Amino acid sequence: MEGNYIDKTRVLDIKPLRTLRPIFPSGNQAPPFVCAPPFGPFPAGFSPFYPFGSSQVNEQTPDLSQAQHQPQLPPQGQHQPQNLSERSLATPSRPLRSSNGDIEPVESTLKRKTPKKRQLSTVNFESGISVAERDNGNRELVTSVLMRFDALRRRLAQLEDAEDAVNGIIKRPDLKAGSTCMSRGVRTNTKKRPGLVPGVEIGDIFFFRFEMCLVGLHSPSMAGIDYLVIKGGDAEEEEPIATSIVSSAYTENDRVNPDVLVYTGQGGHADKDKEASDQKLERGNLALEKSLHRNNAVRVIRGLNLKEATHRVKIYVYDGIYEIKEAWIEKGKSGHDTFKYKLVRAPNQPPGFATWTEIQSWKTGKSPRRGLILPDLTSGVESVAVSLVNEVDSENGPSYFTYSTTVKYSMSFQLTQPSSGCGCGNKCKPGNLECPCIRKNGGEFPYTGNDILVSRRPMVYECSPSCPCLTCKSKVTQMGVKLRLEVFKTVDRGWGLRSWDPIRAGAFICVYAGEARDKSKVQQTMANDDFTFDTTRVYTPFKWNYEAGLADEDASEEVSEEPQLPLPLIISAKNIGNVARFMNHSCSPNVFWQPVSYENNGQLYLHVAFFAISHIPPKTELTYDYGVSRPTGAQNGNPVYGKKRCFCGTQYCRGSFG
DNA sequence: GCCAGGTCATTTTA
DNA sequence: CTAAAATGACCTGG
Repeated sequence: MEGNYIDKTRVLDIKPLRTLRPIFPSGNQAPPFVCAPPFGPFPAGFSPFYPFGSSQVNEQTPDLSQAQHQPQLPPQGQHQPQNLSERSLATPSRPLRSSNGDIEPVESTLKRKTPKKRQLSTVNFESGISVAERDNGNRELVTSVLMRFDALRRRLAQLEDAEDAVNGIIKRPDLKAGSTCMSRGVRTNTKKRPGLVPGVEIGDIFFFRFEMCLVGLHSPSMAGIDYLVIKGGDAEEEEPIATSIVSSAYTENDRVNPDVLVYTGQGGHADKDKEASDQKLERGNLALEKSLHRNNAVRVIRGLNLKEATHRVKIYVYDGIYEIKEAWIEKGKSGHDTFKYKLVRAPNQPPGFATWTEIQSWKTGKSPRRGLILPDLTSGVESVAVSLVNEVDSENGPSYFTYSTTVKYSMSFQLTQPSSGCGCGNKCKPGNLECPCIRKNGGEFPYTGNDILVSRRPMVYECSPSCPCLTCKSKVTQMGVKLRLEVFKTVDRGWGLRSWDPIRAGAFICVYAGEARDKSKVQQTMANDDFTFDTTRVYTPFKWNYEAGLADEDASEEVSEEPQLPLPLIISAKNIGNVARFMNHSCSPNVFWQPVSYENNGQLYLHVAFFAISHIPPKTELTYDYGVSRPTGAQNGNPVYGKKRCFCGTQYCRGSFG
């Protein structure tokens, strides 16, 4: 199973890159499970305060004695230093903070506009990740770090959208969220290593370079080659070896043979004020050269440019371990020397990049989808086809049902309320607090520009079909399924749902379509219907929103993100339904449901919409938590929930559901 | 309207 | 401390 490349890396004597110095005096006991250099966590009584973003703090030794008194929150019209001279007062004994505890901007404050309409500041915070966990991660931790990063990034993007485009405060939410996570210790696998990275799985996808930094897959925020310096076996000399590369070029050859990669070395690029030049055998190039001679394999991340329905997306796919086979120099486009490295994927690894080339060939019709029963089980009702596939046994389809994209309400489910569509023009502006639709969402636009849900909330209010804003970005769940989905036969759980397209965290998947039923009638007739969604069941709460270091004026108390509906909603998809009826249960799901409502003709329409919890690679089964009905009995004094045995097979499986 | 290519503002690490 | 980097968002011109 394990290739011998793993053994090779084990022999290496890897020098730790950094030593963790104790943050607290030895007498001062930190809680056992938490420690976050440079500042957090703080013993009781501390209330560390500094705005996110300033990486300068990293270099400073925290001055604990100074932090003994509670720093005050800066007042609204806080002091903004207008020149650089103030900062020059900063010394190690006086960290880069102004008297109100705010860290002063490092970049030229003269140039930078600081229109802080919203108070962005930090609050007491612990990453909850121990030093040991930060050194070596695991799956749970990696998932958690990525989710926290993206939740923060989405929130920052939302704030950015709400500002005037000219006055934007955060041009790169990915960088801001990334550096915040870095400085807060929301990261793992900080120790560089060749070979596999604990908790990161081959086939995992990423949407930003920073995501790979935070989980220790690839440290540099921009550079394509990551490497570390090791001591030679017997000699004193040190030399670099490569640990991972990000390959962003996609060539025709990749499609033909996805296991072979010809990688171009770094450097020599023409720049604004630099001419193209020969690449030199230094840094990453040298590391790859040394790795070749040592027979050291490297991790490979494939960067892909995808054309989605509306816009381009760049995605990174972790494709596992590659061996470096040869290196040579050739003349590049500008006629300068370029290093080339030929890498071949190590055998016996789960598919990563190959899945993408395979799907690409299905989409373009270059090769047929194996096990295909129906090219589109919706018969054109959805704007994107949904394949029906069975690669497992001979069953040729699920039992008959009528495909519908929406919920059919009986009259009793229409709430009569005063209609209040918005008066916005072509589309609602995210920062427009006059818009009643935005106001219903607490003044926040629920989605980012590319239709990603920013945060879970008890209810999401979308603009209604009767709002005049035709191109409004808040009608995400009304626009139907955008992903290329397939219904497939699972090994032990009947039919399931998965996607050919990558799905990013917060992306809309589908609504739960079917017939809305009256709660009182349902209880008698349908005891255990496989195709019923019931909002009154008990759902395990979970935290998806994450705003560490981000405090709004009024965000002092935490708002629940759990669903809350004005009335129970029960939808049966037994006879009428959409793709959602095929989504299976998991105790560790990758999809969650979110109540969504909008008004039309004076009536309130309630919907159950599904969104991705985390990034989901193609061909990964989509699952959500079915929740449990109220306890059905007790066994050995323990309540028994549900009757169905759960086959989700995840670490935290509760054993049953339903 | 699409894209290729340029520009700009940022970050981490060696 | 400074330089380097196959970034990512945005803008322009064909």
